[in-house]
Amino acid sequence: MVGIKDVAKRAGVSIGTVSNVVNRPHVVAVATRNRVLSVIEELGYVRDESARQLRAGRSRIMGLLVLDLGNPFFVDVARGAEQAAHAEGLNVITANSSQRSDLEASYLAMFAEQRVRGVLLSPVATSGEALRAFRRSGTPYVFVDRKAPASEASSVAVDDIAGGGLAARHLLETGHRRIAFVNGPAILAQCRDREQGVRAALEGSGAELTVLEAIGLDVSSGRDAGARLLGTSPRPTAVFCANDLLALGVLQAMVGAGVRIPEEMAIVGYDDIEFAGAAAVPLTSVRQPAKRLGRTAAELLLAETADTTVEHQAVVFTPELVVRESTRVRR
Amino acid sequence: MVGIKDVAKRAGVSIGTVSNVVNRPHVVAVATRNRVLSVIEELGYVRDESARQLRAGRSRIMGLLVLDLGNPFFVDVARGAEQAAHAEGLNVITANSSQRSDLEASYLAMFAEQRVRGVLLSPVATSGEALRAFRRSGTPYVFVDRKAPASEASSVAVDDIAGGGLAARHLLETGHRRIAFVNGPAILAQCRDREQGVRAALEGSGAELTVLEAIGLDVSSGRDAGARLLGTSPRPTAVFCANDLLALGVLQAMVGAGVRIPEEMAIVGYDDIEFAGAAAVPLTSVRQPAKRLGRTAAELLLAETADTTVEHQAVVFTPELVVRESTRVRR
DNA sequence: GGATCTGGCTGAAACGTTTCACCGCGCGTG
DNA sequence: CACGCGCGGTGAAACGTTTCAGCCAGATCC
Repeated sequence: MVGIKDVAKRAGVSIGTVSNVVNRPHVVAVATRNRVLSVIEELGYVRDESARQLRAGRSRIMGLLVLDLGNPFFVDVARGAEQAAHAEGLNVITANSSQRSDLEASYLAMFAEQRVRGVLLSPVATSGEALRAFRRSGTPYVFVDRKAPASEASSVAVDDIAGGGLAARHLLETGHRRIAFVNGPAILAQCRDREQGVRAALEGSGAELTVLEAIGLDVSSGRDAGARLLGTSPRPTAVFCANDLLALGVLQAMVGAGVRIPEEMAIVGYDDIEFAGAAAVPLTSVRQPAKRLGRTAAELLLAETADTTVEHQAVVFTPELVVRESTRVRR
Repeated sequence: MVGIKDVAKRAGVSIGTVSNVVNRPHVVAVATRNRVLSVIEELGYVRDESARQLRAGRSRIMGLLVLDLGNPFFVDVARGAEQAAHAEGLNVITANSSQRSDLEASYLAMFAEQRVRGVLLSPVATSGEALRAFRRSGTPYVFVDRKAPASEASSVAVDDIAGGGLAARHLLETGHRRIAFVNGPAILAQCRDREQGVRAALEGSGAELTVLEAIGLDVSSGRDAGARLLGTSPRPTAVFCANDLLALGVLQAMVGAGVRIPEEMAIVGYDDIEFAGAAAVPLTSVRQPAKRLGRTAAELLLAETADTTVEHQAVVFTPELVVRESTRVRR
């Protein structure tokens, strides 16, 4: 593999000069510069980032660890983060924990060992061995889609309690009194908060709440939950799901069983992913500003790594209800 | 930042011994080992991968560059690749070119500078400056979802010509004679091949083909194309889309305009993403073995990096038609 | 014409690992 | 008892950069 030394030798200059050509072209005479550049081209020299980084002590990479890349919500978060990072000349590398603590630990360790500039993190749980070890490594990080005390780190989140309330109140207002909530794994704070919001909104309304916990937060878990829901009696007249993937799964189960939506069963999802509007019955959903979440988190991280005296912030966005056919009252 | 030296000093051993504790624990006496391990824990030492890599000359990371992470097809490809990589103790970092050549170039340069073990690549175009520069860097790579001559590199792809033919023949068989094809950007080989497959299948059938090129390969481009389709006269009775995202967009446009699917307009998509079956009208689609694609590509890459004498291979999978409501003939 | 400045370049140190030749020591063996 | 051997450990070189003090030659100034 060709290194800076080979270039220097062939161009008849010192390695310091080659380094200057690459990093501070203006300090080297134009003739020399061109000669070196043509040798670089000729030899196909690519500088070794690990050596560069070893010397510099910092990398030009930002890590992003998300819960589930199969959820378009996180893809939008990633897009936002990339946008902000590119504006500062950093690259983003995305890792997908698939909600598995072992993968999460493995990727966090990788980020720490790579000495990335910082990490955007949507963790499975805020406690736990992996995260504690990561904290000790001193790598800067910002939570995404997860609240955190400002004493620990910055965070960018959406108010999930409010979001749960939004959905529940909408169902109350459209006349439902037997409501199901299909939640994801309780280990996720997002899920707990959404449930809390639902409970608070239903408190004293006289409505009856059934909570089902799905195995995962994906379409197939939603199908399972939908099947279970079909078996309950008396059957609820409306179901709110902790995210749109679950809701799409529930919807599929209902349509498959010939249940009419929304007449026999109203459905509300969460995230308002692009597919929600294209569903069998377009889904009412709680919209989160995903791209903005990613962008803001990346900006916060960049600000903190540029100036360590910056104080941690907890940014909370407000979700918004998007009403579509799946809960529309028909006459 | 705490380094191996600090650990060595505190534990009263040489740095060589600390390195052995970390990398070859069995060669150091158990008492010493435990002492060193507890110091590592106490100081929160994390080894610096860039130094390690500089010394070793190779990294433990595999790069994956996909055309569009917003397409669940590529998320599945990523899952397959990660599975194979993890089995060999490698981590995968995913980058998303969003079909933009500039981002593609930037990420390829990043991978080369990082000296990753190898790259899985679904390029915007197989010619072009970025790719040429990348080739010169000598980083091993394998094409994913793209055929390539074995003389250049290994590749894992699905037969897109066959896939296009599958869809077109299905439409012919269900009685359609005015067929539209909504294609993506012609710069993508996948798009060109699918169109070619369609044309070949329709050749001599007497069916009339209208081709529309969408701006992108996403849902909103599909909505645009759908709107254009509604304006054509005589209106086709069936439309085949170059991928499911486009098809979902077209479907939305049709449903919005009150066009009945499949009676007034049959729709076929491509990829068979999970959302296809959950759509307003479940979509007929051409299924590709996405996860297998990723896994196979990663395995090929690993084999080549382990033993450079291995010859390049071009693996081609065969797509499969999944028929659903959107083309089902109703009586 | 000597002092000072400046542009362009060089050479070497430093970054944090891994690896490898080597060393001292206690033990079994002939 | 001398010898060889294996165990546990050390010290230094090497990886490919960046950076910085310093050097040289020519221009500028008084």
